[in-house]
Amino acid sequence: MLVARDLLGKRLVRVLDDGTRLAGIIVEVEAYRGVPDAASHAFGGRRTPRNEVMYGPAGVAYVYFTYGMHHCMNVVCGRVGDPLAVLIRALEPTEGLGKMRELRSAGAGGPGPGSRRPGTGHRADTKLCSGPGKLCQALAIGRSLNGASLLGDSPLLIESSRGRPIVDELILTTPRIGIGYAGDWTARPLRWCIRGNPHVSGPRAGRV
DNA sequence: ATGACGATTTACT
DNA sequence: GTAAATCGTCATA
Repeated sequence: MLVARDLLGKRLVRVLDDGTRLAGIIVEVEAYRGVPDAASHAFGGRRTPRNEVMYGPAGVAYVYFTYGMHHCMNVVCGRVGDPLAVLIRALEPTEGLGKMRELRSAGAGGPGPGSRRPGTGHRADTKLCSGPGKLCQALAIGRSLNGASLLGDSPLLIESSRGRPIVDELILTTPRIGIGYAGDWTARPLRWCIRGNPHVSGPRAGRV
């Protein structure tokens, strides 16, 4: 929770094998509160090969594949045995935009219908990383990074922001997206985004 | 072995 | 607004 809030404004950096740096400011996150949270992959203490890293030490990535075509990335943040995580839902891209566009328009492993059609490569920069699946595609984040450390010298890491701190007035809190099955937990305000930031996911992009 | 279902994105009506 | 794309994962048997 506190971790989720504090992640806003920090920088997510991806260093590709060839040394290319891709990065963006985190502008939207969601907290998944583990065992009691009906929306969490670890609800009720469920522990499987997929979510195993959630039970490990904090500071690593939990990357999973869903809907047969998208990856999502979380920051594991609980103590060992407590499967807490924060889903990164959107970035404001700052470095490597060209490469991101290339990755996002790549056909292989690409998005849904229409992607096979030629000539649909152009996308607005505000849509480059404006969703959990989109940012993983733009930063080439796949299951090979599941369990990878996000600290220090790593192909995927989080840096403290050198810019202005994100004050509370800039933060919008809402229910989480895409978890209508979670009963009482569906409506809980566990999503944080930077108010009005155009890179936030959804048609209204952080405006309310 | 099998079947149901996504912490989504996109295109189309 | 609705629907399609697409497959790994998990529960059930």
